[in-house]
Amino acid sequence: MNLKQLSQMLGLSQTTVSRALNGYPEVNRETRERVLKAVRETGYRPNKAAQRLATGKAGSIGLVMPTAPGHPSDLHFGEFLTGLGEEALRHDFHFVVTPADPNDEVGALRRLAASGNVDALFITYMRGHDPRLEMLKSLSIPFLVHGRSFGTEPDYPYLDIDNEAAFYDATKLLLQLGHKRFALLNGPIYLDFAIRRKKGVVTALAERGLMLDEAYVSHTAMTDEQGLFAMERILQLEKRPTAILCSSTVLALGAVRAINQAKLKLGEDISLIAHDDVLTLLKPENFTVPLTTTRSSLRAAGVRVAERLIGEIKQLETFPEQELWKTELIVRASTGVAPAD
Amino acid sequence: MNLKQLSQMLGLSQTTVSRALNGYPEVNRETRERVLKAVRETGYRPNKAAQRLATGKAGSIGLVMPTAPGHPSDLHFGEFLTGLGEEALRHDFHFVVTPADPNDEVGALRRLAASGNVDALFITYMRGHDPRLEMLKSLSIPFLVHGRSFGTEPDYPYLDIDNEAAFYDATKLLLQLGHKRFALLNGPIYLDFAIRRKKGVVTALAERGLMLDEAYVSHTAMTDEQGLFAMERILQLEKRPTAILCSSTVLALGAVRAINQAKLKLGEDISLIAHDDVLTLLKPENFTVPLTTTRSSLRAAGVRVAERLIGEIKQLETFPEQELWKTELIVRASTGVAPAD
DNA sequence: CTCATTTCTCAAAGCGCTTTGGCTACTCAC
DNA sequence: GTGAGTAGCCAAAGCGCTTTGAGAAATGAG
Repeated sequence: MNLKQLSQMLGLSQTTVSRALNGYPEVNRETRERVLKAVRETGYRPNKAAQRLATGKAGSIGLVMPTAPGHPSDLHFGEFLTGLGEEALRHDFHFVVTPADPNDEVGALRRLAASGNVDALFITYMRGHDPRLEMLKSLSIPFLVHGRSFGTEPDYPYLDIDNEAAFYDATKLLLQLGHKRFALLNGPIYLDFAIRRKKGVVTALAERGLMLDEAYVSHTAMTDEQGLFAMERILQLEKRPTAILCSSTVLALGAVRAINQAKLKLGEDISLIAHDDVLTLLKPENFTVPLTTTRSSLRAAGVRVAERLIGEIKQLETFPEQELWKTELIVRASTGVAPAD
Repeated sequence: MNLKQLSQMLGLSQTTVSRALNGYPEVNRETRERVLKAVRETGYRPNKAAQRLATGKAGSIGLVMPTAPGHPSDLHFGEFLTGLGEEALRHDFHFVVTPADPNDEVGALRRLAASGNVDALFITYMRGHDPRLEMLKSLSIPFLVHGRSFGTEPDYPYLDIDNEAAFYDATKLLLQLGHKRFALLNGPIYLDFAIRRKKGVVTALAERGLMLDEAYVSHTAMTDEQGLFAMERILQLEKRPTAILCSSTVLALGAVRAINQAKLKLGEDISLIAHDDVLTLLKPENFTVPLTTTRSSLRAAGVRVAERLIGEIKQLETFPEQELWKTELIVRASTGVAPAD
């Protein structure tokens, strides 16, 4: 069933039916009702591809899902997507998800944009000096960045959390508790948030004349296994750290396991603060020793990203170009006074 | 940059350029190379909406993501999606994801199908007597079901795991170890897999003249919190069960926490078998007491679903209509001989 | 009664692609 | 030298929708 058939059925022109459907004023009330009734009865739905072609609007936002054989599924991605979906649902939008090898995100993005399938793009997993920004700016399609790109002029619309401040504050707290030897379990060093978090730690330590020894830093994928390995390695170093900063509760999950296996008491022998994305599955308060965390909901960020993007497409409102969310520092039992040396 | 401009630039007709691009034989080798070169230089990409309109093919598969404010993000969904993506990547396919309230999946599906945006549909989170099947069958678009629908004639293409056999076998193992009092932490009872798993347990017990007491069964969302609550409740029942079956390692995560809090020893005081979807984050071998599981990779299922769907769209091959995967039963430390009464 | 205005409707163009059917020029066999 | 066959190209139709520009009918003002 298409417009032509429907309009023939009704003895109207395609124009009139189309207008009736899209709420234009110049259609007789009676006619409109007749059309709507027919639509209900026939179950007619306009073909989106044709609509897209005619209007240039698609009602969809595009995003790239990093994936590859062997590439672990990412909890954070799912959480964020749920937030996006929640908001998109309210506006009858959908997503076009292009899977892409993590090393070819620029290409994937270009394909997506040129396909004419999406009204807006959104990117995440930002890197330092991210090459995607240049490309996006050259396109004429609205976009929004989740995160930022260290080393690039911040002249693009973004939504980010203040990673540096979060880890600065966390480090500060540990310093106040008397800790001197720090370790950092971080994400891949090429990712923006990892760079900034490390910076936060380094800055806070520097204020006390301390240095972050690279041997006590790990940069790994954000999985619990990597957290376990990294922590095991660090615990075997000559001078064991007493304070651990962790870029995700997922990493912390592994780290805590290593700590337990080493028969150390969390919050006594060793303190730990993790960043909490408020993942459904991994609540810091549910750890055997509840974790002190810096918190910011990834899902809420998803909702907000969708809100801004959709708002822009529909040209409903203008949003602040750039948002930097503060994180909360929530103290639980995994942090305690530094043990005597 | 569109076809028209490109062809003018080259001094060729749109027909020829289109043919060159799509690998038709009736184009001079030299001409084709000239076209490809121009494409590379200009960055031209065909507009997908137009392609879709002209060919009826979109290079995309549609799926519905259940979501709503407050609806927890689902680890299983992400894992499956990763698998889908992995395969889609190989074929330059993308997904169109429609978020939908879990109670309006039929509507969401209809919208998706009628939109003309997708070549195939795929549904999951199957329910008993699932109303979506009727609708899908009435559509003229290929579809594939992940799971099955209990109570509906299985005359539709599906990929499922043998849930009943999995839980039958698991129960059998526990019976052999001498267990008599069973509990089941299951997913929502309206979901197909929950129905079948329960059936497996009931059948195995019946063979020994045992009954599954409803007080010892819980049907909840698949989150660790629900697992915790359910297990807490069950552990307070007068006659404590000695054997627990768990529909997911996510539920098991909570259940194990409850067991620990009750100071019971897993594998000694109480045995537990969980179903393992091979989630990246939640490896049964990483539990303090490694879990005995029935195993089947959700991600592998995603790969297979994509493979079948894409194969069908491209009409490359025909696949068996229906696949039922066996699960593996992997014994670890969480199962032991039943304690003396 | 006439002319201007408003209300409702329509035919047709256009979005960017694929595909049908046809055309030209060339090759080859007889 | 003729006819068949093939290689390479093109013009135009069509996919299903929106939107422009215009026309017919009804209404109102003078």
